[in-house]
Amino acid sequence: MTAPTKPPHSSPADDVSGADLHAPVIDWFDDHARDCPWRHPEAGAWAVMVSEFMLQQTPVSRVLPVYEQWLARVPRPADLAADAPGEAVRAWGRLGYPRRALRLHGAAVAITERHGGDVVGTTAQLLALPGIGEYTAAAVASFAYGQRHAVLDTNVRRVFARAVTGVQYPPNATTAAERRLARALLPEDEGTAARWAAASMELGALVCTAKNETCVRCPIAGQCAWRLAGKPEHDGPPRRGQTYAGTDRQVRGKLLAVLREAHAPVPQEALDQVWQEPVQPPRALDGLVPDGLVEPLPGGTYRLPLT
DNA sequence: TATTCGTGGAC
DNA sequence: TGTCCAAGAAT
Repeated sequence: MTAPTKPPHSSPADDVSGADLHAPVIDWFDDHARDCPWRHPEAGAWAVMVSEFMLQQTPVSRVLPVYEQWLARVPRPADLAADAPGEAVRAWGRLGYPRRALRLHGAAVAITERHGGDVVGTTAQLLALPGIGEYTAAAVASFAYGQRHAVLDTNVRRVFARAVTGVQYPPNATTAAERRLARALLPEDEGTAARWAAASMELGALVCTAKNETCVRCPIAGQCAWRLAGKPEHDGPPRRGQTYAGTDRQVRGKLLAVLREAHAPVPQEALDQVWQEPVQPPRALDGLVPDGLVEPLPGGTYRLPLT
């Protein structure tokens, strides 16, 4: 008797159905999901898209107030497209990563010019928009249009790493094996798949967190490979953290904070005051211009971009 | 593939 | 108190 030949690229995903995970996770979601406005029935595709841009690398609690003001100000893509990009940066406030505001503005322009103001509904169309990558395209298609996609964000990747693969953390970058696993775990039914995507993400955000996970509240703790293995700690290369204090990145933030508050061009001498050390402000300012976040004017003044 | 890009809350 | 982390994308 010969053992069956393993196909190339075989992985744990090939042996996983996920059928035992769907119902408990979705039932848990029905009882414990946070009440986020972008999940309400009246939230359309534009609202979902706005929320996904804002939620990139940003916690829900900080997104909520900006999200509400944003949709009140620009309830349709065409409303944002009609604004100057600098107005989007100003309305972005202190959410962080302000290039997301420029990209969302660019996406609204493209939607308005190329698609008649209607948010596109296929992942290929979504991927063609600025600021939309693999995750956000799948998320908008799934959450706004109920389509069946593997939605692989940091939460889902961690849940799968633990529950299925049996390790504490997923790899630093998303791997082909993770994509295969996510597709293998996807429920066949379209509506169930969309529900599963949101539910598994929420589980990672609320229970199966990066630190201080609360397995006692987990609906699949009894099937979790990592927990059943005694929750071994992550081994391998350290997951490198981010340094921020004292970097040009921090200076960029301070410069933009001044420009967001100003409603007239600001002289460079004033901008240099945001930082004690003399070299970093001009350098950071020079970096903001090619990024399209700051517009230089004749005479050495600066403002948020009008074009 | 590894870096860069903000901000603030939790511990 | 400093470290870690949060629904990634672009290059």
